[in-house]
Amino acid sequence: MRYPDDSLIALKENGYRLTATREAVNKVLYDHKGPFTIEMVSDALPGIGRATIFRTVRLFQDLGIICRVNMEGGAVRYQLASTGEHHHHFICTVCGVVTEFIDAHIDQAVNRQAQGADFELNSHTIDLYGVGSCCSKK
Amino acid sequence: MRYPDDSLIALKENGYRLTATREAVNKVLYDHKGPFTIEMVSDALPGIGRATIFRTVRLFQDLGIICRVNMEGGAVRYQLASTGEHHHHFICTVCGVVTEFIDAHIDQAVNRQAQGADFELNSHTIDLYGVGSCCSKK
DNA sequence: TAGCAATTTGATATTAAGTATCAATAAGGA
DNA sequence: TCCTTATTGATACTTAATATCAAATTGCTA
Ligand SMILES: [Zn+2]
Ligand SMILES: [Zn+2]
Ligand SMILES: [Zn+2]
Ligand SMILES: [Zn+2]
Repeated sequence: MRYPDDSLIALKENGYRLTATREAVNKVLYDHKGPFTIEMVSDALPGIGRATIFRTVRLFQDLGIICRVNMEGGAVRYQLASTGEHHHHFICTVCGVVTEFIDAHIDQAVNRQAQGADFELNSHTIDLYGVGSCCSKK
Repeated sequence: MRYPDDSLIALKENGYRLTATREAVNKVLYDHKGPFTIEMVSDALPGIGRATIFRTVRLFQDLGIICRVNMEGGAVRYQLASTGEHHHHFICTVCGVVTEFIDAHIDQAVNRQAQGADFELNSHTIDLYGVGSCCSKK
């Protein structure tokens, strides 16, 4: 998912209707970039009900358009997924920016662990917390 | 952290007071075993205020006695850490049981990723979701 | 072991994330 | 255009968690 239209295409392809509300939310996400909370989207779109924002964000998650990110301490952020691919997160604990990475090597090791433990793996998450180059005081 | 007393020792060692409330919460956790919610602890200890349960659970987390586990979908569970060591989680999405594993190989790869990305890593979490041997219908 | 300062607690209020309900509205295919 | 179905908004509700602050408890020490 790279361009705003990709979201709208994903909606149609999956049998969801293309509504003004969903377009508006999508626009906010692409205009904003970076991590966001439901509050931020809601504030940016005063005409749209909170419940609908939640619904839309969840739908976009299901479509792989955005990821949900658990911050340290339990707060939740969402962010546009740069692609629909499986990936992991660098989470800057200073500014909140989330960067994605892919590591086939780690994924292999994860699968191996699951096999060794007789665990039928369905999904996994890997989150790295620290200070990104965005905020490092070199 | 293996025995109930370990928690009490950890409290003292870190300059926290050993109170009846903390002992009571600790006992509930060790008697119960397995994952728990704040509700469960609160129900088991009607005489203790909710806020104090939260405070105690957070304190025990800080001391490495329990882990917080994010379930798929965002629900939160806590569970006694079998040791104070760094570890990762198998999370059975059927029954909710959380099993720990340690994998130095993965941790190395994680550190390598962080170095390569100029990311000053402070901590990380790895959670595997699926069906454990506890619930596999072989 | 009585006294005291500092920590901890409970009650209460509040914030925040998220879901449930349901009538009214909008989308899109025929 | 019409009609069925999906979507929305308002509202209420649930659950997790934090803030406040006076009252109770702890650990220490004189
Ligand atoms: Zn940053
Ligand atoms: Zn992976
Ligand atoms: Zn299970
Ligand atoms: Zn690790």
